[in-house]
Amino acid sequence: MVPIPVRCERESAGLRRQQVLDAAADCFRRHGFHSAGMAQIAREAGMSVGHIYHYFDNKEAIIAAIVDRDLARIIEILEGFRNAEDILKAMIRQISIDIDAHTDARDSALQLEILAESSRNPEVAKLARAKDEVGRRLLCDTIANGRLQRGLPPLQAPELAARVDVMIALFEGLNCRGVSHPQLNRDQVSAVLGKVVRQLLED
Amino acid sequence: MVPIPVRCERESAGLRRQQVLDAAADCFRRHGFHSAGMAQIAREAGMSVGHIYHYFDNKEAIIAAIVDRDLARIIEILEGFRNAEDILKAMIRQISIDIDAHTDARDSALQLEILAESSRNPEVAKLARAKDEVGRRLLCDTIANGRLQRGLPPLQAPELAARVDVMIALFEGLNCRGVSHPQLNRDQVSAVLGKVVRQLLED
Amino acid sequence: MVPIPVRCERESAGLRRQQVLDAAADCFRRHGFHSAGMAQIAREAGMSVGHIYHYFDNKEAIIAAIVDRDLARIIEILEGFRNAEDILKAMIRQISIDIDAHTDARDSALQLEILAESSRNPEVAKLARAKDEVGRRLLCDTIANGRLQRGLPPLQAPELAARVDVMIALFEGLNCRGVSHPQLNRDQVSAVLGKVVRQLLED
Amino acid sequence: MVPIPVRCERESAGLRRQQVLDAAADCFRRHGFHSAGMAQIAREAGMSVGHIYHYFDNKEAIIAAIVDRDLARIIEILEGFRNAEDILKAMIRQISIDIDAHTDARDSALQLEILAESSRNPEVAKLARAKDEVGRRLLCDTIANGRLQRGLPPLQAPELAARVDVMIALFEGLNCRGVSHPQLNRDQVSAVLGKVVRQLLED
DNA sequence: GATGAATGAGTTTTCATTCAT
DNA sequence: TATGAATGAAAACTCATTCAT
Repeated sequence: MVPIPVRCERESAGLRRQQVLDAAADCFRRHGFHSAGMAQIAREAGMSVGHIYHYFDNKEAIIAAIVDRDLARIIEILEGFRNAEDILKAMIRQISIDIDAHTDARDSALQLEILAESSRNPEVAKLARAKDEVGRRLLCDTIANGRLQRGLPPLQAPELAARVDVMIALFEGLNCRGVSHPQLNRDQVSAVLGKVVRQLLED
Repeated sequence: MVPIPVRCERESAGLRRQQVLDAAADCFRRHGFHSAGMAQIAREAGMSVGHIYHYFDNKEAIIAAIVDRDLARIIEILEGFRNAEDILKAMIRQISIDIDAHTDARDSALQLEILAESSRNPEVAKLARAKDEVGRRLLCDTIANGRLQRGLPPLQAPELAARVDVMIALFEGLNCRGVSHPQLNRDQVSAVLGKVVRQLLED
Repeated sequence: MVPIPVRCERESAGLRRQQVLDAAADCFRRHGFHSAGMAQIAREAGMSVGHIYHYFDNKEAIIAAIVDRDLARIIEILEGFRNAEDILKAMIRQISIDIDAHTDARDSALQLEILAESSRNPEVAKLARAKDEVGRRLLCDTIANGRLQRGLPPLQAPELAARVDVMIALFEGLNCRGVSHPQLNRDQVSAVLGKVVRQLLED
Repeated sequence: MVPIPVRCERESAGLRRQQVLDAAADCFRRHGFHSAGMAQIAREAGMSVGHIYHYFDNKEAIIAAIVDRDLARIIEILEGFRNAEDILKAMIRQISIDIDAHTDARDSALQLEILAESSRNPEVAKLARAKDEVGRRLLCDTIANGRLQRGLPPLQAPELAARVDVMIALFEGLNCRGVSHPQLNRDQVSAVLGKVVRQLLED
């Protein structure tokens, strides 16, 4: 009835949800989606097992929310390029940051977990694909704008889309590398990757 | 008098093992490592649950054997290049085949499953990393030979290793693409990928 | 100045209680006592879960209140016969109404639910048996009066009690029939039942 | 491979199933379908929880099997009348046995439990109704034969069916009586019931 | 009077693994 | 070599009830 408490309740609910997501992401990272028990997630989220079900319909819904949250972060990064002086340059500069994130074994594990789950859970797959599509579209736009800004010849839609798929594959592939070859030489790989990405963006 | 039956038994044992591996690979593909039950694997392998334990110590050992078998296939492909007239050309030609294999949702699923599992199961991780190392080393050698054959300047070991990591990332990334973006334009992507790989091999 | 709001509150309290009973009866009917959740009852009663506990000590108390309410309705019907010109005739006439009520699958379900619950929940059993006793006593009295009115010879108490038990069994049995044989021919059964009841009342 | 062991295994499997059914029936009787836990059933059946699932797909399947087994017993009783010298007389004689079975609180509880469950579980309902139909049909035939034997005029099908429904209602109603009025006077009720049934069979 | 967040024991069901035959 | 009955711990999820506000 009073606006402030109501807002507080909403905020508190949002916070509790975030607590669950944080705890779950961490558990999934360390134990995988199937081996992470609700009991453990609850413990780390500082709440009872049953109460998690006030915020999420089921375990699947938790991973779905994590996918959504990831998408939000990606959108944020890509939108950040919009006002850059030289978009392509800004993107290339971002690579060295991304390479660390994508070869960190812990983050990689979560991404692989989601991917593996979505390869057989249709509900998760739907969300993961939707996220992927938004990401691809935004990346296409960003690159097109970057080339326009530089005066580079515009690329045809399918050509641009293919380049974007290859770029994303490159970074998703790094996730896999982080698991199978955790000792890879980050600097050296970063340099090679930089050249490849520059070719994909500027050619 | 005995050698023949013995050989038969050995052969039959090997065959039975393969039956299990085939059945397991298929089950893992479709349901994931954790959701694929031993009962189902046994049924599809045409043998009893308990008997699988004559061939494999436990479920983990099955996935380990699948990893080993994959490695054997990779070695076979890479060794096949050894006698090619133009090694680099042969490798580039192989890409169009690989791209289909790596974007097929079913094969991808199994690879992701193994990767996800190895990101939390140390036993599987050890094997997956060993396989990865053999693959990388062989790929390095093959590329070095190919460049020698073409008279291209030799690459320094770390530079070559980084290029190999990026190449593998590219193909592992395609596995991920196959799950998140199954409708990707294979021809267009193949063309872009071809250019990138050529750059990595020949520059 | 205060009496009116107070009365309003009391009335409102009674109304709220009825809302809960109505909602609960419906939920029990559709899902059974154990599968009907307090959350669902609260939703259908238009109030919060916690608030139900202002009116009822626990879930058991709700079913108890439903039993009480049923008894009230039975008493009302039986008392209605008191001033009839021909009590036995009035009772027989009532049968055709009762037969519909007792073979309606929805009503039957609730009665069976209560019976099943009282066969293992001593608290509910106590109430159900008390209700049963009041009903039986009243039915005995009504029949005795009816026979007196008609000049039929009075029945001995145990004989009358047995007839009443058989009559009630007949109607409770119809509840069961409604579940196991929902397509039963109501008209035909009504006719047969009429004859049996007449025999029980008038012989 | 050898017939005898196979038969033994089958027999043993059947025995184990029966153990589960016996234990479950008893648990359901005492605690109701929903309150009887699989753990308790397993304990009383002398086997592990998980092993019950080798014999029954789920808890529902257990109650279904109990319904089937009840039907078998009913068929046995009714078929027993076939060769009686005076079928109707034999049936009436059976009443005094039935009355005890149908007013025993423990047996009643199980029947009510099944009825309650089938009023909301379609799978159980289907079975219960199928059982009911077989029972009714057999009862109709038995009565028709009995009347033929006695030289009584044959009844029209709908009239006979209605009488059968009323008879069954009478006994199912006794189940309910056993719960709501466990102290009922069995002898007196038996006498009244006898008259009513005689009327239904012989008129 | 009224809310709904919070609890945690309880439920059914699954599954890798063992072992007597 | 081959079977499949048997185990029991662990999983996800539910729900009556409480209590601070």
